[in-house]
Amino acid sequence: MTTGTRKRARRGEGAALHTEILDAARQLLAETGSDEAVSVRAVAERVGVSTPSIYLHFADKDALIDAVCESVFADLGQAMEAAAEGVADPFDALKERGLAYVRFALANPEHYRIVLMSRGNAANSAAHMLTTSTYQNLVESVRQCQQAGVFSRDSDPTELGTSLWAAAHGIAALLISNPALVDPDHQMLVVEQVISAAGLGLALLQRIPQQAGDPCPADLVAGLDAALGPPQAYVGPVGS
Amino acid sequence: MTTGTRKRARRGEGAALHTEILDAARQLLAETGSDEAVSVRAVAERVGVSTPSIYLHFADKDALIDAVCESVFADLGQAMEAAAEGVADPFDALKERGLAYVRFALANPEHYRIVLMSRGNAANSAAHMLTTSTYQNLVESVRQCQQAGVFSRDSDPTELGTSLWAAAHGIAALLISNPALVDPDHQMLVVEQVISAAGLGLALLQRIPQQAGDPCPADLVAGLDAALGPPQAYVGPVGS
DNA sequence: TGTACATCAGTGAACGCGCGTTCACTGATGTAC
DNA sequence: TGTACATCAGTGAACGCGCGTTCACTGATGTAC
Repeated sequence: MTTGTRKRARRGEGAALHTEILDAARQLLAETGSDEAVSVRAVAERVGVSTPSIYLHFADKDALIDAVCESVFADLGQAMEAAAEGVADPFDALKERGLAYVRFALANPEHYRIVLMSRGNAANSAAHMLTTSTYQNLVESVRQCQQAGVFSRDSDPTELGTSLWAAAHGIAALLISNPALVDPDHQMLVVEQVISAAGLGLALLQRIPQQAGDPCPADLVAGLDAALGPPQAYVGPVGS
Repeated sequence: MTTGTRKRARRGEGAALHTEILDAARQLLAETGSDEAVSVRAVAERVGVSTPSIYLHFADKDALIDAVCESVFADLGQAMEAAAEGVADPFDALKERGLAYVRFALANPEHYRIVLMSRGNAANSAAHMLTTSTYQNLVESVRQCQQAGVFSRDSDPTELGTSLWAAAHGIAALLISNPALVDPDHQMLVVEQVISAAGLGLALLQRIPQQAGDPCPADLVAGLDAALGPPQAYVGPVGS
């Protein structure tokens, strides 16, 4: 059932098919959302080429899936950078990155799922991830917040970055697995709440005295009330 | 290759095999961590029974996997309740629930993975999840924090619960996918930081004036500094 | 108490399926002379 | 300019595999008389 509509590549133009295969795999992934469902056969058919042709361009199925993950992860990083571009305040920039992260995840749920919610692809491995510019940019963003006095300069920026990442990943993953968990109208509000709370919470946590035993939580809350007033239901920032 | 070591159940004792199958599936899942890897054949062999016997107790493979998820999710809920038991302060109790959640996830990574990180099992569906006591207990815990003045009484407790859940799920999922992301010695410290920051962050967020436009983040941080002093690197609560 | 029979937990063998991968091949493209 | 040849992108058919599931069966257990 090969379609045969494709023209054969000229000498040295094999790279074109390489890209087409990658794109087709991404497409298929977006439609099905599972690497199990993206079969070598299906990719070949989508491209309009015979199944064994895939092996001319990728060593095996894993290599293909890994390449897809790599490219999705790079796009995620780009979305984050674009969102932070031109934002002067580093704490704001950090938040924008976080929001862009979740926006990307919700806009590309099936891609996000395979890159960050499934097991055993090379892209999703600590050793590799820590070297990506996507992650390095996040850490750099945290570092700028440390310089600006939001977080302590004595903290490990990668550790803070991981904590913030966890918040973004958590709400993204939860909403992807379970879109009905929150009312669609409130969805971005909840996302924003989670992202903001993670950043503010870490900043606050670093300002609570740790030496003299746990300040009891009731006192802590009383302190917040004294300084800032009683809590109000969150209705989101005016600007969004 | 059926082992045949089992004795046949007496009349009306079919339920025993039902339980044995469930346990074997959980065992297998813990070893492999993927519902794809848990095959009906493998489960049958583990129990010491022929493959078709499984169908005497479960309609099909999905029903079996769903039953496993159900039971894991119930255990998770129990772990959370046990951790919160006897903790007087509701904000503390909420935190203990969160810590227990992540501890359970890290102790049972493969079980956690299939219940909360994979797609398409009945247990992991919003409609069902919202009715579980595991989730209801979390919401109740949030509600008690509202009564105690930690969070506004005007907030939606399920929405706050979801936000807190996101933080716990995020760090759990990240560390399960990627254990090397943080130094093992710091692992629980990071977890605690994320959980605490989520709770504190939401409490703080509700105390920031929202009417008169965004308070600019620099002012916000300056306010924290004025009230509480400059940030210090987090070294964790004394008590843990 | 003994025997014929119904019940039902569990079995062995087979089904069709889609998968990743391999292999010997074809035939258009470019090159050497 | 023409021809023989090397190259290499792409193919068709087949491989073995493990899977979920079905089906006609077996034989121990309990029951009716």
